[in-house]
Amino acid sequence: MARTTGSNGEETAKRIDEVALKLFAQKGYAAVSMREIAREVGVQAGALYNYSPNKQDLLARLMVEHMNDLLKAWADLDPNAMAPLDALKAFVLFHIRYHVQRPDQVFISYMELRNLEPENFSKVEELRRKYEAALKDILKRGHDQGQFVLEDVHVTTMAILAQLTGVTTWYRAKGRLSQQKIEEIYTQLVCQSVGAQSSEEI
Amino acid sequence: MARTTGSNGEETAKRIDEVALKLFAQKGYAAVSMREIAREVGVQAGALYNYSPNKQDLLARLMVEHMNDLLKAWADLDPNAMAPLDALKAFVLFHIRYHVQRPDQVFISYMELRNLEPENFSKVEELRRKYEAALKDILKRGHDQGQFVLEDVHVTTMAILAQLTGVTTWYRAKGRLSQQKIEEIYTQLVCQSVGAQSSEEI
DNA sequence: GTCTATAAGCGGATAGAC
DNA sequence: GTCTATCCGCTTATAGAC
Repeated sequence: MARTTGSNGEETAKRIDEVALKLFAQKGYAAVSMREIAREVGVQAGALYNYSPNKQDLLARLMVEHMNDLLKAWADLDPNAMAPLDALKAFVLFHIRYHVQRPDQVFISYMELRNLEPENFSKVEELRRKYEAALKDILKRGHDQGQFVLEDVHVTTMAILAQLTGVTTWYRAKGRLSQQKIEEIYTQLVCQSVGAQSSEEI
Repeated sequence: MARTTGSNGEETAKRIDEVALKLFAQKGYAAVSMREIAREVGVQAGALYNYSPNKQDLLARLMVEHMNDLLKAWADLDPNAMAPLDALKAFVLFHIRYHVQRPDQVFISYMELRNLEPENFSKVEELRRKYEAALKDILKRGHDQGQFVLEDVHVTTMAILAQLTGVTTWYRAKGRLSQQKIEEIYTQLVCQSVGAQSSEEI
C-alpha cells in the first residue's frame, strides 16, 4: 500500500478536494470522517493534514473556492450591459447550468453553512450575499424601469433563488426532460413570476 | 442531579422530541450526540433509550410524525372543494404559515433525508410525494381548465415548493416585513408565475 | 509527501442498581 | 423511568520514521 515513491502532491491535493466534495455532498460534513476521505483518495488519514490544517478548513476552502468561482463565472457574462429582462433570462440559464454542472459544490455551499465555524461562515456568507445581490440588482433595475411587476425586490430575489437552486434536488441527467427543456420551463416561470414575457419580441 | 423521584415519562418523552428537533435543525443530525440531547433534556444519556431504540429511530419518528401532521392539516382545509386558483392561493398561505409556525420540523424533513436509513427514507419519501401531489393536483386542475399558463406540471410543482420552502432560510419574526405582507408577496409571485391574477375578480 | 503509531477523547449503545 | 458505569469502536489530530 505504501506508495511514497511516485507520490505526487499536486495530484493528491486535487483528489482530496474532489473526494471530500463528493462525500460531503453525499453524506454531510459531520457524517464524513477524515479516514473515509483518505481511504477513497488512496492515502492514509495523516497525509490529509499536509493539505489542510484540519477538517473544518477543508470544508471552508471548498465552499469559499466554489463561491469565488461562481461569482467570477457570472461576472464574466458582463450582465450589467444587458437590459433587465435579458439579464434575468441570462441569470436563470446561468444558475441552472452552473447547478447542473457542479451539483456537489452548489449543494454543500447551501447545506453545510451551519457546520462552518463563525469566521468561515462570515466569509462564505459575504460571498453568498454578493451572488444574491447579482439577481437583486437585475430585479431592481427591471422594477425601477417599470418592466417587472413585483412587490418586494429582496423577497422576490430570495424566492427566485430558492426556486432555481431547488433544481438540484430532483434533476437527473437521464430524466424525463432534457436540460434545455428544463431551462425553458424555468425561464418562462421566472419571467412570468415577475410579470414579464419570456419569449415575445424576439 | 438524580431526580428519579418526580420523574415523569410523558413529560420526558415530549421534551426529548422538542430538544432533538431543535438540535437536529440547528446543527444537523450527524453533529448532535445523544449525550447532548440528554443534557439539554435534563436526563442522562441512557434514559433516552427508554423512548427510542436508537438515534436513527428518533430522527425517523420526528420526520414521519411531522409529515403526517402536515398532510392532515392540509387535508383538513378540504382543498378539493376549491377552484384551482383559490386552492393555489390556499396552498401558498398554508405552506408559508406551516413553515413559520414549525420551522424546525419542516427544516429537518427536507435537510435530513440523506441521514435516514433506506427503510425510513422510503417512508418519509412516500409522505413527501403525497404532499407534492397536493400541489401537483391543483396545478393540473388549473392547467386542464385553461386557467394556468405553465409548461410542465411536475417541474412547476417542484419549483413552487422550493420557492415556498425557502422562506425558512431567511424569515425572522422580527424582520422588516410582517408575515402577512410576506404571504401577500408570495401569493402574487406564485399566481403570476402560473399566469394567473392573484387579486382580480374579488 | 506519505507512512505508521498513537494520543486523547467522544460516539452509540447496553447492563444492572435503585 | 432514571441513574451510574462501562464497552469498545471510531474520531480528529499529531509525532516521528522514511
